[in-house]
Amino acid sequence: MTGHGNTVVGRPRGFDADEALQQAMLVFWKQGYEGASLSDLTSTMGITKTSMYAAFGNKEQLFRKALERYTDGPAAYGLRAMREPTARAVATAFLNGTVRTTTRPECPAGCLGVQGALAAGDAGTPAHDVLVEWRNDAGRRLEERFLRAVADGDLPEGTSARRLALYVMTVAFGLAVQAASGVGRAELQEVADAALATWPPA
Amino acid sequence: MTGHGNTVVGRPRGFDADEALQQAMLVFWKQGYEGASLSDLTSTMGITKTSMYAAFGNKEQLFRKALERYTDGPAAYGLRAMREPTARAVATAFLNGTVRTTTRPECPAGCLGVQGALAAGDAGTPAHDVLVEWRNDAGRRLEERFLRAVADGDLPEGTSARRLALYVMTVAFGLAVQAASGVGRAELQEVADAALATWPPA
DNA sequence: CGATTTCAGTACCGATCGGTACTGAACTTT
DNA sequence: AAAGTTCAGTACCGATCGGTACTGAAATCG
Repeated sequence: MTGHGNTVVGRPRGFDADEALQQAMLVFWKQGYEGASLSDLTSTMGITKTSMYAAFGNKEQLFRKALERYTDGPAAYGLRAMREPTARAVATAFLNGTVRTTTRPECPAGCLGVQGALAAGDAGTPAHDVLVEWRNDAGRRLEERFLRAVADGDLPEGTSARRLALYVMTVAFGLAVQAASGVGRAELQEVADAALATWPPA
Repeated sequence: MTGHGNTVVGRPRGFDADEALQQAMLVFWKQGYEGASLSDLTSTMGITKTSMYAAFGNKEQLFRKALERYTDGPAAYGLRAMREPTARAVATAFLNGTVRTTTRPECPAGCLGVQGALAAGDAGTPAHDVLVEWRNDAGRRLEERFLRAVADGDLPEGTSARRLALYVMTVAFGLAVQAASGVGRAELQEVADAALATWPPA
């Protein structure tokens, strides 16, 4: 593919692959996997179909790369939240981050990990499965964090880390759907606050 | 179209339109609007493309009809919940209904109103807009019910019916996403219970 | 410079998309 | 039975789908 180390032979790429990927992420975010045609993608990325295939492989791999970029970019609040000192702070940071990312004026409303391929036909099945795994992964990480919180005495003994993680993830996904329905940031923040008014919830 | 009153002239329809619509609903539910091709739909409905167009108009109108059927069928728990005597009972019935409908073994996991067209390209925009309105309508009805509960003294004076409705709808949408991710009914019911452990939440 | 390598773009691939004209059979009415 | 009407199916429409072969230019190397 690209050369070995710094010595690259042949004509160098004429576009910024990172910037192109960013644009592709935004298109998938807004239109979903099946709703984003190659024409939509490449015209927004500012490159031709040929260049896209050379740089990213195919549509499905482009989606995977775009999801990685989403995870490291707009959704980075997720991993950051895990490093909060208490379980309550983790949940608060997670939901606050969800509210802000799903309602950024310069980005599509909602969450790519939710609306990218929540339901799909045959052509979208790979993307659908990738996102199911993505969402469940996030829940698993949250569960592990809460498990540690129980061990630390931060959460009451006997607390189900799994149930607590499911609860927080459920609220987060719900916030994402509401954002996609046009509900504004301020109101969603109130919902997030309400969801954490009592902690742990049960 | 069809005849006037009981006297129908010409050859009668050779298939059960209601049953065909039911099948179409299931396909849209599972695959989403854009992910459901006419081939997918008509082959499952057991009729030809011609019959589908004659009976339902086009794909978009078929989707609207399927959504109506969904509202009156699997999602009928929504209107039923509004008739519960107290706000808490309303919220409980609504979330319990959501859990059961999104995890019915004989139906696709999740909620048609959420995953039917959460994100869409140009072709899916009409369906997307219909579902946004569908979701916001449900929230509005819940808000009106809570407003009445405040007037009845069932909810504390000064309670924001709007915020409370947003909260319940958010949890419901989140449950639908979790169901679409494969989370089982029992665990989702625990989440629903946790979300209502303190009422009103804030 | 010349050779080599990779670029980006055009043109095209078969398949499928949503939707429709047309046909002949099936059915109801008179 | 004859006339009238609507059925369901075939075959097809232009457009677009995701993906690829091929071309000529551009950049880096010896």
